[in-house]
Amino acid sequence: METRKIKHAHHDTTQCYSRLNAIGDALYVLGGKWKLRIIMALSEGNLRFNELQRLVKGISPRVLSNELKELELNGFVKRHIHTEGTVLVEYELTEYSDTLGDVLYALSEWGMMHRENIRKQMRTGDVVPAGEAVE
Amino acid sequence: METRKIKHAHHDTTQCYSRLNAIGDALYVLGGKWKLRIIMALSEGNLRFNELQRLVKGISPRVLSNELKELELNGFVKRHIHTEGTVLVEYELTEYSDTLGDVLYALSEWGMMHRENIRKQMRTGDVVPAGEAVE
DNA sequence: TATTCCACTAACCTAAAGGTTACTACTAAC
DNA sequence: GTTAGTAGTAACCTTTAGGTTAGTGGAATA
Repeated sequence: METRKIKHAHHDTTQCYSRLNAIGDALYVLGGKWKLRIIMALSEGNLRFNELQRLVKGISPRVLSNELKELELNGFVKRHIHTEGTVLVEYELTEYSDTLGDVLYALSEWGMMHRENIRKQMRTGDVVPAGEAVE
Repeated sequence: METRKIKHAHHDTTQCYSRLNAIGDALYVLGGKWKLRIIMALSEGNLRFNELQRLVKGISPRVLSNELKELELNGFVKRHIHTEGTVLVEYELTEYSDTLGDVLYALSEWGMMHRENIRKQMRTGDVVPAGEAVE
């Protein structure tokens, strides 16, 4: 069978791969339902376990505990234990988490643009692309 | 019980929420194991179904088919059917997918930085944070 | 005519993420 | 002494993402 070749902009393929792996890494440590929410919550100030659970709505203690451990392993969060009187545990963002600035900015800008786009399409009666509900 | 309040930088909370939702939207349409890989593959030129399957290593036809449908719904990909002789289906990125530029750039830059950081920690004998294997 | 390629789909399965409910051991306040 | 708050853990369940294997119907090739 004849092979129809279509346009083909050339790229440096190995560089493409390393970028792709890098994106994979980033999504691996930031992906999932809760990690960024927790980071956002902590960005307003240090919080204790139960404070976090109240602020990050819908998260269960089990999941919160797991996520905090992973965030700590990945160097985004520090755990401080205060032992005066009652033992209190305080979670704090590290400086390393500040390096996420550009990523969070780009994601949120794109997300807002996308959301606005969907809203426009709904107004003009076009098909609605899938995605989280836009209330 | 006495409540120990810790530092508390103030933010505009509603703006925080909308950013968070936006980030959620972005991760929703881009997250998962395959979507970005498919987009990257198509960024080098249009491809047919089986070409895509060969290029995006490890993906099964079932999953590829599902992902392409979602990508089409979200407006990243167009499906062209050529019916001269054999029916051939060609997948093409839309202009809308170009708007992902900043997101992909930020993610890949951060990911490369993170990977390099982990490599450094391994050399200096520190604890290795979790993440995908760095070969 | 048999084989191969095309673009998929169907049916089934596994593993991981996340949710639910209850519980622990401790302290402090009432 | 009872109640409530602290920071979680244990055991179990559901949902979803994704993987596996096989098959379909049509056209081109050998």
